[in-house]
Amino acid sequence: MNIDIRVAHLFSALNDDQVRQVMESSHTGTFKDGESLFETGDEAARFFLVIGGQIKLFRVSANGDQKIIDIIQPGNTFAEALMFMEHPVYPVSAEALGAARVISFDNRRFLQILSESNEVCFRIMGTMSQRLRGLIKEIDDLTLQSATTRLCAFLLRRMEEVGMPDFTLPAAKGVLAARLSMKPETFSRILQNLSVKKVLVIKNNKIKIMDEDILRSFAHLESIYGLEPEKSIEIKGTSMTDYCKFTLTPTDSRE
Amino acid sequence: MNIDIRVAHLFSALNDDQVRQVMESSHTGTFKDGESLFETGDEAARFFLVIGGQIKLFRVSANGDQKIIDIIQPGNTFAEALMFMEHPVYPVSAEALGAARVISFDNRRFLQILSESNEVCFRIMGTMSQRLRGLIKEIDDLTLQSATTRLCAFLLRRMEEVGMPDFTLPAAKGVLAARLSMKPETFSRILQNLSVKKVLVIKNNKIKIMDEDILRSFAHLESIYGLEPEKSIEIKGTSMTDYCKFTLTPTDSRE
DNA sequence: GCTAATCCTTGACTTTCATCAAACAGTGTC
DNA sequence: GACACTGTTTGATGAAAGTCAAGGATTAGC
Repeated sequence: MNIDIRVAHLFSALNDDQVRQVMESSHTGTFKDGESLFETGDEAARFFLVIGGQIKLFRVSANGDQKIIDIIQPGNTFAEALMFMEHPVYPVSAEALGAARVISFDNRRFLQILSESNEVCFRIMGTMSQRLRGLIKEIDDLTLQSATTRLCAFLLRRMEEVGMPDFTLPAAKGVLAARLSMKPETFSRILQNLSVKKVLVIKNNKIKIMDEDILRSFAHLESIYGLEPEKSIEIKGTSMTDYCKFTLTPTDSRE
Repeated sequence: MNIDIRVAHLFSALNDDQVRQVMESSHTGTFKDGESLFETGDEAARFFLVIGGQIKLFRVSANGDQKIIDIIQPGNTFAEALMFMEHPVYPVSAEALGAARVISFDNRRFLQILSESNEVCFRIMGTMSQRLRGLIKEIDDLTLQSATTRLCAFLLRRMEEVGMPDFTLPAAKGVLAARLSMKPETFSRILQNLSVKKVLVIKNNKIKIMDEDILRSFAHLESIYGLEPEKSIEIKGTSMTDYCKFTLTPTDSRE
């Protein structure tokens, strides 16, 4: 199997010779579901490119809970930012989500190439910049939002990615719950509630969005992206130990 | 006032000539308390170096709450990661915390210098890498931890920074509360509680840590840094509507 | 096809934290 | 020193989400 690593943004500026150099230090590996690539605190001498399956990046708390920081899809690199630290140590753990295939690269070798090619440096900085932005958004989601909000935003994002209101959840519900920083029970209850409200239909892990508008108002996507902060949705809180028990007045709230 | 911008890590690799070039596009500004440098969504054509006071980076939620992402201290740059994006837009808002003095720089000019100097590129990548790590840790703090845990971890970090158990809070309590993603009331109550437990003594915004060990066990710092995850602290939960109402058994929990 | 194992759902209950409201400093101004 | 102003504390209450426990549903293994 000959994969051109230039599919990854990070490598896209490399010439044939450089690709060959990088590949010399590379190592391709296959991982079974749940198998670990590295753990938080391990020395980070290599970085990775996912070429098949998914890799889950996560941290574990004192009480054993795990928070999924990111799920890396094929074609994407991860842990490449570490090579610029003096004592590179992985800040997260990584394991395969289902069977996965990754290529790993030696930091030092790549740094050498970097020192010759300015363009590649710029690519890296671009990638890192995006990742920074992603993390900031993540912090946003985590703090400024409720569990319902987070889940709705997630569903919308997913729908937009797929391009249709009908899609399969990209991972097991428990995994998604951890990704969205909530317990599986909470995840389940919120989905249930959205279902009761006829906002969507669930069947196993297939979702069909029925009322995108309401979903969108639950998600407050505008505010997440810092756009139209003046458009706030009126929510009549009538909660009663039950999640998501509010009636959204679907009038356009700007008069 | 002649400040050598090379105090900032980002500029440290520049030679005299490059410094002069960068300074040509620079602009020094003074900001009053609460004055805004830019807002979320603004076009990001410049980045900044704080030379006096503090700059608060934050995001605002739909309901008007603000979450402080970072507080930038003198000698540090911020928003420099954005210059590598095609449509740079600030992902956060920035305003002065107290009177502050900053120098701003033109992205394009700096990119030009970058394209000539590989060393500077490496510095930038190092800075960004650290920032990424910081944000991951932040996400950690936010999700895997309770408000009490966060505050205790914060106090410990502060104590280690200062090097003594006696210190002044680095900002108003309300600001710190936002930094730690909690309401001022919650912040106050937790401090109160720690005080009742004789873990610390508060006087205005001066703090004196009395029992570092207990504080440390509240903070679970080991797990935050991914070290010694096996050392879990036994906490007998006896909560009753009251925060932090648990009796910590101060026996070394590894037998 | 049956069993085991895993994952998901549901219900009752608890905990944590936010909210609202009011009292209480501390600080600066006139 | 009286005044307002802002920031902090305190109390009462409510809502959101976690916990525990048990029951269903799916999938995998044989």
